[in-house]
Amino acid sequence: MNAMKWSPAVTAATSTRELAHPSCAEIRLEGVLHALSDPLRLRIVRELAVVDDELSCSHFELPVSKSTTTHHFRVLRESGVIEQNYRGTAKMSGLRREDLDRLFPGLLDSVLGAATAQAARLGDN
Amino acid sequence: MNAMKWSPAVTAATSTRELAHPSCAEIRLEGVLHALSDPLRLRIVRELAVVDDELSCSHFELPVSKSTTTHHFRVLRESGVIEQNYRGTAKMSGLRREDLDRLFPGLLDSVLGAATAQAARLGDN
DNA sequence: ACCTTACTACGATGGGTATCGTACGAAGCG
DNA sequence: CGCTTCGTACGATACCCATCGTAGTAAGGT
Repeated sequence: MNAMKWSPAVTAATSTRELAHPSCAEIRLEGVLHALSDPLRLRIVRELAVVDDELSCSHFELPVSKSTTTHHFRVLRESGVIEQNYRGTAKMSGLRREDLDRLFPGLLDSVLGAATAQAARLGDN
Repeated sequence: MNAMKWSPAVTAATSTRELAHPSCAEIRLEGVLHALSDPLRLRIVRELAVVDDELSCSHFELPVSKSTTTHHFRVLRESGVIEQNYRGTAKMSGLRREDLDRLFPGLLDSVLGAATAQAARLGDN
């Protein structure tokens, strides 16, 4: 879907920095569950949930390289879990709470609750 | 333990057919989400939920080979989602509802509800 | 203009996993 | 005792995916 080579000509500059998001109709439960099944991504989602606001990618201190971080954010965005947009040099990410709650009522909250419960059970970490 | 060419001798028979299950303390949220993120496995779990009983593996008519079916049931069992035991030649599978509800309250129900909602949204299939 | 910060794209790599076919083992039935 | 049904184990294959490093683009500050 983004394999285009993008013509080196004009390039309106602003249009380049648009990010593709799935519409609500395109969001699949299996994709959401898969996105949330990675420890790093679940951690990102939990942080986004507690601040209940958009955060820049660089706010997260993840034990992986920057390119890997980019990869995880893309998985979250393409599965419909988060929404991303550029603000200056920063790329802000926020949960698609309303969309998810409408599509899958209670799912996000129970996953977040389960993650918190498990973190407590395992001594946070 | 059984890589041998098969010694035709004693072979206690009953001890062979025990299945390993994770204890509650060993069940990980990420593992559960991963197990549920596969369409086939989600379908199995949904069927187990509606009948609210144990079902034999062969009851499911899945569009994959028998060995693949075995694989998916094993993933579900090793992640802690289902419980399995032999009954005669059949292998019965049932949801570990109580364990999951205790570990992750509301999670299973919201996933099942989300799956049902999505099935309705996509025209069942 | 330059430099810094922030993020991306690409290619590579290693491990995971979904799939299959074949061959075999265990229970039950005739 | 055969035969059937049900499921497993194993090896192979092909694809997915998490990870990295390098090189590059975009926006903003000085």
